[in-house]
Amino acid sequence: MTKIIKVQKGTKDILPEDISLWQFMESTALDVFTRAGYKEIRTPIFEATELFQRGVGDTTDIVNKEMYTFEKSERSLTLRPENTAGVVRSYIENGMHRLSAPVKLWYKGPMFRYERPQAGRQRQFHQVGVEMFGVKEPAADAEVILLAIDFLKNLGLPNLSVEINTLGCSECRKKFRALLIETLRPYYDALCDDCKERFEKNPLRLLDCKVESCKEIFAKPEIQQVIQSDFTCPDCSIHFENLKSYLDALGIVYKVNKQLVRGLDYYNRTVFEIKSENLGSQNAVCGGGRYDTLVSNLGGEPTPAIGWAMGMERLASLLENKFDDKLDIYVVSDNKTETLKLVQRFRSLNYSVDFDMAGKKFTKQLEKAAKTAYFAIILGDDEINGEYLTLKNLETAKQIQVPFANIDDFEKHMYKFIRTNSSEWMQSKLSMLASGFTIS
RNA sequence: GCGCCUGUCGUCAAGUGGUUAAGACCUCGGAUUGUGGUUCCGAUAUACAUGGGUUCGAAUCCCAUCGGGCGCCCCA
Repeated sequence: MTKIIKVQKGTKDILPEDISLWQFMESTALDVFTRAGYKEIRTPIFEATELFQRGVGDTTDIVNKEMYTFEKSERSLTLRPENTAGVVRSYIENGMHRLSAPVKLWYKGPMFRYERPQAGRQRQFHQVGVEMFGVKEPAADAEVILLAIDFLKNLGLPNLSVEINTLGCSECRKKFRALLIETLRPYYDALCDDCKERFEKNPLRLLDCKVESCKEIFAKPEIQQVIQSDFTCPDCSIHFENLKSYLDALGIVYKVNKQLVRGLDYYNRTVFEIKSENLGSQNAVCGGGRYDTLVSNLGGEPTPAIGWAMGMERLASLLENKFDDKLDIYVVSDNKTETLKLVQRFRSLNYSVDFDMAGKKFTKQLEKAAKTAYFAIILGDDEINGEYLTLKNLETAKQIQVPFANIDDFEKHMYKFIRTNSSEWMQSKLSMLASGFTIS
């Protein structure tokens, strides 16, 4: 037996039966982001490995153990694990700092991370995201968060919980880090192995630990005091306070989560996450934040920036596939020549039309029509001889005869009529139209 | 990388040591040579993941391998 090749672990086909949902997400993204003045950018799926090492940060798990890296012609290349680094690279390379600020970009596409797949996590997954360059003021933070919520609303997900936090600037963080290390040092031996490592490399990430024993330590009053303390400098505080007041004014409900630390090294000041309770343990739909130093770290002019990304598979699992893919019309006929001519004509008028090519019997054709279309056009010998076609509403079983001579007129009326999904509306339109024709 | 669960037709799914391994859906055909989605009949499929072992006998018990799922870590 010939071996069947299967999809690779952590990858999935997006099948025709689900594609409407994906097209809906994509068209909604285009619509919402365009309205907010964002332009789409498409960057390559692989980049120089160094881009991610410097961009995402080489202390991160993403770079340390999750990248698909390969060598080709003595270059080290990596399948993008996220797209901010790529967009920033393109921003710098194409001199976009000379464009009038802000530069607002959005993207969608596949990302790759080598991880154990589980609910809400694949090795190839899709993100849609936005990046805004050139505005350091908190109004940008508010706009970007508003945009995320606006997008989710347009998808039909209005009530997800928003969490925000501020990481402060590098100065603030230095202070905080020192204080945290100092306070935590007595408990060092009790920390889990991961935390011991974080303790040295990236103490901020300690707060993310989910090991119970570590959580208990972090719950201690003196440590909570440090975590909850306001370590931000006046500028960062004002920035965060302004953001909160904007969000309040927008009526956006959020929670300040002091323990929210994004796992990518480039974030500063504002970070945020949008979560759902219906996703299993991978509950973040959206994550993002401000990254004011990334552009200069990658060799560009110092440019403040902020953005977020959403996982499209996670969005899809929250969305119900309520889209039906029915055709407008299925032509039932034994006369292929006339059928083809009719199909051509109706398709050119923007109807979706299909027909039988295999020479199946009338009843089978009609059965197929009933399964796949709203309307059947019946074109038999009687019709052809009498120079009319029979239009059958497959929901109501009503049919009307339309003389060929009237087809132009019919098409004009039928366009809206057929495009709607409301069967009541269809019926009323049908009877209206039928007044000019014979009902059989 | 570590834990737990799980592999029977395209899909869902009975079967827990002896069965011709059910059934349903899907697909196709017929009843119905011009009226469907209801009904009835029929057809199609190399279905027990693979390799060992235990046993007179294994889809069923054991081991390994490989898939799938979930959780930890991390993230979208």
